[in-house]
Amino acid sequence: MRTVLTWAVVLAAGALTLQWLEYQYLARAFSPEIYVGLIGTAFAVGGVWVGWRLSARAGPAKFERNTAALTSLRLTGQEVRVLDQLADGRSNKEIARAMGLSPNTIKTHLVNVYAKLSVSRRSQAVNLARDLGLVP
Amino acid sequence: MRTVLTWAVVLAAGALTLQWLEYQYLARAFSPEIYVGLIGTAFAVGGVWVGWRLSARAGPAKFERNTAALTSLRLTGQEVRVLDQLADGRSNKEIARAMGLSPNTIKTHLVNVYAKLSVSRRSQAVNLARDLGLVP
DNA sequence: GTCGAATTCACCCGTTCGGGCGATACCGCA
DNA sequence: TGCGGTATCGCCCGAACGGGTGAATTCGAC
Repeated sequence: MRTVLTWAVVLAAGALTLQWLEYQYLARAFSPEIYVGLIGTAFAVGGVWVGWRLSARAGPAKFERNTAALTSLRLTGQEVRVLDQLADGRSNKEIARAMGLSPNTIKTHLVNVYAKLSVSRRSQAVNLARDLGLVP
Repeated sequence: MRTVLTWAVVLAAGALTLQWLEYQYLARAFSPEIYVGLIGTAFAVGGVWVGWRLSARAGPAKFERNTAALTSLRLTGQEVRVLDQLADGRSNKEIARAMGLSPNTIKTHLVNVYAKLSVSRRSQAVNLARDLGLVP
């Protein structure tokens, strides 16, 4: 929040100088109302842009898979794919259909995932996977 | 992103009308440069604020329970408590012990939660509850 | 006092999940 | 060529879960 205010102040200071310098040239070209409107518009847009960039940077942004944890846990490709579906709350049968495999195979992958994550329930696997950044 | 631009346009439109209306009164009180500077500053700050609020949420962003969704879904106290335990990945039996109730009772609460959330699996309930801000 | 909502618990039944075991097949690397 | 890792699938069994029904209690509101 302090960053926002700082930026706003900086922007405002810039605005003052900028306008003092440019006012002479533009004031005659447009009527004062139009000119002031343009300035307001420009700085409103600029402000929105700055605020948007600021919080976009500060926010959680987009998901980046934690490949380090992935490899250190020795999770294989299929196991990660199954884990993704798991995190979406799908049943073994649904995962099997989605991946074109037998439910038995999904079960096998899941058992391996549980072992590698040291958990015993799918919900725990999902929670841990989220905490480790393995899934969105 | 489109939302940001929309807001910027709305803000700019507001700026035009506002300034046209107020210019008469303020223009004589201040020198034009100062006046324009004030306008620029005001709208830059306003813009930053809007942009900030738009993408919301900065910093650590601590959890705040969405009580609005909670009440609109008509989730009762016990149902919410069960939902919390559910989100932690606990089994019905564990939830029952933690709350000093029978597993049958937990099941009943869960069935009601599922119905109110329109889901059929606990994992889906947890995902939806998280998206709605019902649980951390 | 009656009504409704919330809470508690029970039983039955079918599905899903988890654990364990074994089997086949492919691929890369020693 | 054998060995380890990955992937695929099967079967069995017990635990956990989901769906349905029913019922008792409490408690606030009408």
